[in-house]
Amino acid sequence: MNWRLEVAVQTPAHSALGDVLSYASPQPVAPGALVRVPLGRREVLGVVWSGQPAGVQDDEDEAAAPVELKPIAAVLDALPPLSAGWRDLVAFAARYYQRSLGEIALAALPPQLRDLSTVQLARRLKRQAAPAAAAASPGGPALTPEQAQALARFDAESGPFLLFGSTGSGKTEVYLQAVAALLEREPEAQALVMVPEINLTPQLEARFKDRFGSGAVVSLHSGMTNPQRLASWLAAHGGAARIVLGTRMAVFASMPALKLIVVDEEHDPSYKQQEGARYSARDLAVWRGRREGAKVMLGSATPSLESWHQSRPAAGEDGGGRYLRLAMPSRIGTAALPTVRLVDMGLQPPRTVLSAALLDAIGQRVARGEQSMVFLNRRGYAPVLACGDCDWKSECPHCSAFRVFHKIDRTLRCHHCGFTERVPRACPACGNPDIAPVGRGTERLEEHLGELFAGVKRPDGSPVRIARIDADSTRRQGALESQLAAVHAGEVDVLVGTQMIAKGHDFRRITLVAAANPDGALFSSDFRAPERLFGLLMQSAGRAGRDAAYLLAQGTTAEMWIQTHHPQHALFAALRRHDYPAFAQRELEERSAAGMPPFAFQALLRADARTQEAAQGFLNAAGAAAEGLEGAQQVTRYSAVPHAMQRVANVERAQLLVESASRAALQRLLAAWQPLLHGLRKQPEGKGVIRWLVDVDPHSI
DNA sequence: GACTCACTGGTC
DNA sequence: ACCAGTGAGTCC
Repeated sequence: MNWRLEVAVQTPAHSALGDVLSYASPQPVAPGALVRVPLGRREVLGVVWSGQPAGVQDDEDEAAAPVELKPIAAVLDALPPLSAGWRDLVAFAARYYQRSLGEIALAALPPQLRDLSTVQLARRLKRQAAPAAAAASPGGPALTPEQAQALARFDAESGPFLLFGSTGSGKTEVYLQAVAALLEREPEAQALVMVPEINLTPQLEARFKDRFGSGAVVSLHSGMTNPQRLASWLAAHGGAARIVLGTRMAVFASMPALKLIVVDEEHDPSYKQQEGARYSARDLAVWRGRREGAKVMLGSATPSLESWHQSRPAAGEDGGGRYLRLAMPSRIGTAALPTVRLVDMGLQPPRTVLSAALLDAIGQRVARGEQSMVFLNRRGYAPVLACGDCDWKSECPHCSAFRVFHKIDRTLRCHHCGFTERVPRACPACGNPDIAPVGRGTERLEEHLGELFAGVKRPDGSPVRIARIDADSTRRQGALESQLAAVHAGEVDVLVGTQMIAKGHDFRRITLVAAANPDGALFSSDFRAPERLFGLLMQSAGRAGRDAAYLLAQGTTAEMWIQTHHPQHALFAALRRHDYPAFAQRELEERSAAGMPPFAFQALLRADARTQEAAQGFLNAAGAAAEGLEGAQQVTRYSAVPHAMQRVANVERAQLLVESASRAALQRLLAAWQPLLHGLRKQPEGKGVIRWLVDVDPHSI
C-alpha cells in the first residue's frame, strides 16, 4: 500500500506553492513526524501534517491531473512526533500572521535539525537520553502578604492572569513559586518562562537552576550556538527539561506536558518579532495556554495597554476583561519607590546637557560611595556632524537618516545600513575645515561627565570612575557580562548608557537614575511612544534603591531625575506618583476616543521598492483591489504613505494601514487579500516592487 | 525562503 | 574570458 503525505516545508506564503506539499510514502507516517523530502534538487526537512492511503481522491482537481508524487527520503523516527497542540499553535500563527505553515513550523525548530541525518540524530538522542529530572525546590524566601495572595488566587482561578507588580515587588519569586507548586503537584508537568531579552536570561537562569537544579532547566534563545539550541530543544521535546526559559522564540518550544506559561515584562516590545513572520510571542502564549490547558501568567510593572484593558475589572454594563489582574503594589522590605525629580530644561542656560542640580546630586552620591546611572537613548558621540559654513550634514547616501559621529574610531556610521566612513577632515561640500558635532550621544556624555567630575573624589580620595554600556561597548563576545560585573562589584561610580541598562539588572548600590533627554517620545508620531516611554522610565526608576538595607545604612534615599522641556506633561505627573493606572486610564481614554488599539485592530501592508512611487503605487493598487472583498465593509483602508524610515540601503519603503473594530473582519479581509496581492505583484502595478509583507498588530506605525 | 539559471555590465 | 550582481522562475 502506498501513502500520500501532506508535508510542511519552508516556503513563504507568497510563493505560488500551497501550504503543504504532497509526497508518497511506502508506509504511513504519523502527523507531526519529521521527515526529509526532496524539493527541487535539494533535500529539506519537513513536518508531516496529514496522511492518507494513496488513491483516495478528496479533491476534484486532483482527479483531473493525477501526478506522480516524489517519495519522501527519510523519516526521523527516533524522535517522537510533534504534538497536535504544537501543530495547532503553528497553524494558528501561520493563519493569523499571514504566513505559510512551513515557514512558521520550520522556524520553530532548531536550525541544526535541518542538516542532521537520521543516523546522526539517533546518535545524538542516545547521548542525550535522560529521564525527566526530578525538580528540587527547597522552598524560597518567606512570601510577602501580597505575593501570597497573588499565588493563592493564581492557584484557585484558571486565568489568564496579569501580575501587575511594581518594580521590586518580587514578581520573580511569584513565578518561581508558581512553577515550584506545579512541578511538585504534577511529576511530569513542564513550565515555559519567557523573558524579553537574551541579556536577561543568564540571571533568571541562575535563579531557576539554583531553585530547581540544573538538570531541570534549559534555555532557548538566539544567543546560543546551534548545538546548544538543539540540545535544549530535544530536552524540552522529550520531557526531560521541566522548565524552559527563553526569549520570544521559546513560545514555539515543543513541550509535551506544558502546564504553565509565564511571560515576564509582558509589555516589552521585543516580544513582537520584527522580521519574517511578525508574531507576538505574548499573544501566542495566551492562545497556546488556552489551547493546551496551561495556565498563563503575564507579568509587568507597566503592562501593555492591551493587557491592562483586557484585565479591567467589571464595572457597570462592562463585563470586564478576560484576564484576571493580580496586584502587588508594594516594594519588598522597607524600600520606597524612588523620588521622581523633574528638571525644567527651559529654565537652564541654553545648550545645557546636564543641569547643575543633577550634577550636584550625582557628585554628592559619588562622594558617599554610591552609584548613579544616566540614560541617553542615542549611542555614538553625536547624532549629526554639520558644516559651519554651508548646509552640509552627515547624511547617509543610502538612507533617509544621518550618519552618527563615533569619536572613538573617528568614523561616520549609519545605524540603519551600516555604511561607515572615516570622518572627513573638511566639509565634503565646501572644503571648510570647521565641521562640528551637533547634539550628543552616550560617547559624548561619558566624555562630558569625565570633564565635569575631574575634581570630584570618592570617599577614599581616588578619582571618580565613569563607564559606558551600549551596543558599541558590548559588541565583543562577553563584554556585556564583564561590564555588568564591574558595576555589580562597585568598580563604577557613574554609569552612562542606552536603554540596554534599564532592563532587569539588579544593581544593589545604585541610588540615583537620570534620564538625560527623554522628550523625543512625548510628541512622536507613533501613538505607542508615550506608552513605551512610561514603561522605560518606570523600569529605569526601578534600578534605583533596590536594596532597602543599603539605603538605610547609607542614610540615603533613591531618586529618579528627569530632564525635560515639558515638566507639566501628564505623563510625568503620573510617573511622579508611580501611578501606572492613572497613566493607563488617560491613554486608554485617548485611544478609545481616537478609535485606536486596543479598541481597534490594525494591520500594515508594507512594500519595499526601488522608488517610492513604485512602492506606493503597488500599495494603493492593492488597497483598491481590496474593495468588495469579504470583510471589507468593516475595515477602514487608508492610503499608502512613506515609512517612518523612508529609505534604507537604497530601498524605498511605504506602508498602507488597514483598521477595523472587528478582529474577525480584519482577519477575513487579510485572508482574502493575500492571493490578490500575490497576483498584483506580477501585474504592471507590481513593477519595481522588491518585496511586500503584511504586519498584523504592528507595533510602530 | 533557498536555490538555480540566464542575463547584465564591468574588469583583467 | 571571467566574475559579481540581479531578476525571474521553480519547488509536491
